[in-house]
Amino acid sequence: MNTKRPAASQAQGTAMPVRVDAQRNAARVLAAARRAVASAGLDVSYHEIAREAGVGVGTVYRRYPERDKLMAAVLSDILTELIATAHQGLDCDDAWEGFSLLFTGLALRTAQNAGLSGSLDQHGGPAVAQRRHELLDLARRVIERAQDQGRLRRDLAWQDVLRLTGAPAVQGCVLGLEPDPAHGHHFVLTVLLDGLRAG
Amino acid sequence: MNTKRPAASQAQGTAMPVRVDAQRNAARVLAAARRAVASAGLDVSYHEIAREAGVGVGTVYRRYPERDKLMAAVLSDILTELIATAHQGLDCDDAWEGFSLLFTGLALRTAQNAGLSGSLDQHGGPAVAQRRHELLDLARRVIERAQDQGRLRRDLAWQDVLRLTGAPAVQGCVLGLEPDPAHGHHFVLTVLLDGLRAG
DNA sequence: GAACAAACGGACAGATTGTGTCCGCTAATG
DNA sequence: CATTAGCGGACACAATCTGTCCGTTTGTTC
Repeated sequence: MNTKRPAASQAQGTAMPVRVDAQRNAARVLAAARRAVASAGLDVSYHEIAREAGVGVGTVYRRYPERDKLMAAVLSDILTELIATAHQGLDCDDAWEGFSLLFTGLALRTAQNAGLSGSLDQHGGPAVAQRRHELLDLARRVIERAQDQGRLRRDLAWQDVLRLTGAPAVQGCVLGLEPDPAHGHHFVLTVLLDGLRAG
Repeated sequence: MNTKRPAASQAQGTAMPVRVDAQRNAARVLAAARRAVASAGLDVSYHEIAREAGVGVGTVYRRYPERDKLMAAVLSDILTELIATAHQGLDCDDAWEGFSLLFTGLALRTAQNAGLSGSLDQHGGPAVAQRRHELLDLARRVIERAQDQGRLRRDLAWQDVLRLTGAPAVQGCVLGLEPDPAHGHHFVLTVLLDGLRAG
């Protein structure tokens, strides 16, 4: 593996640093890709990402010649946030509060990234898989702790509890009532948490 | 407005009946469209529908020269089922049981037709809008009856309760746990209903 | 079973959308 | 100021969808 720096300048020993505009654009592209993927799924076109980032297509292709790499970066980015949330949940003294935090965090982020639905396990390669595993492990601990302390109903496996975090992400039902995410997610969460609480 | 029968044979007075193969294909196309829309949304291509129906594209275009008409037929078909479910719910003696029936029915059908998410209110024209209104009215009555009898929590508007029916439709969460609809819908429903029950 | 036309299938042309490359230009760096 | 990494976006190619047309099949009638 090698960095993206061209070999030429290194061979010269010039050690020319990465140009600042290049760094800025790299950041823009990644951020844009996150936004684009969140709303349109993993199939967004490179043009769409470029437009979102305010750069030319060429720039996106230069930075990420392979689609997989870009998506892996996006997924990794999302996972980082999710893992942080899980840690917060585990650090809570109160088991229910911790679980509630985790659940809410996962649910809201799932909703934000509704576009990618369940594609996290298929893409991104081993690095992403590893982090995903880490997250799952943290979540399992938060859930089982709450169950052990009798705060969370025990008749659901931790995987099933996690699956529930997808529920608030749904935009609408067949009936076509307008979504209203701000208010929407909140009451779905309320009902779900009430349904999950033990006793 | 005219039927699709060609004017010629009517003018002759021959009263040639619609050919049986035509009737059969019409049914196939509609059924295929329902399946296709359910899984791929209202944007399915005519080719896709034709393949699903096992007929040529020409047949689909001949039957439904305008996309809107086809989609209206599909939506109308779905609504018919939903309305029947709502009536069942209203006919139940027990208010909670009736509500539970309605909620489950709506949720499962929403899940089956996940592809069309919230597009029912935008498409289909006035006829569909009318039936949708009818359905909403029935649902409201079922919900309010359950609330009046103190079986369903009162802190949610009936629209919000209906919005919740979309929740089990979610395929997965960001974590990418495999969907498993058969088992999946069931426990989401369980938790939701427990969260909705009063007391 | 012969004759007629309704209905069919699918090839095909045109439009739209996405992919990936190339090259003239811009501007960061030293 | 000279050098060149990096940029933008036009462009060629590919894939997909739309809608039509016409030779062939098949239901219906006599």
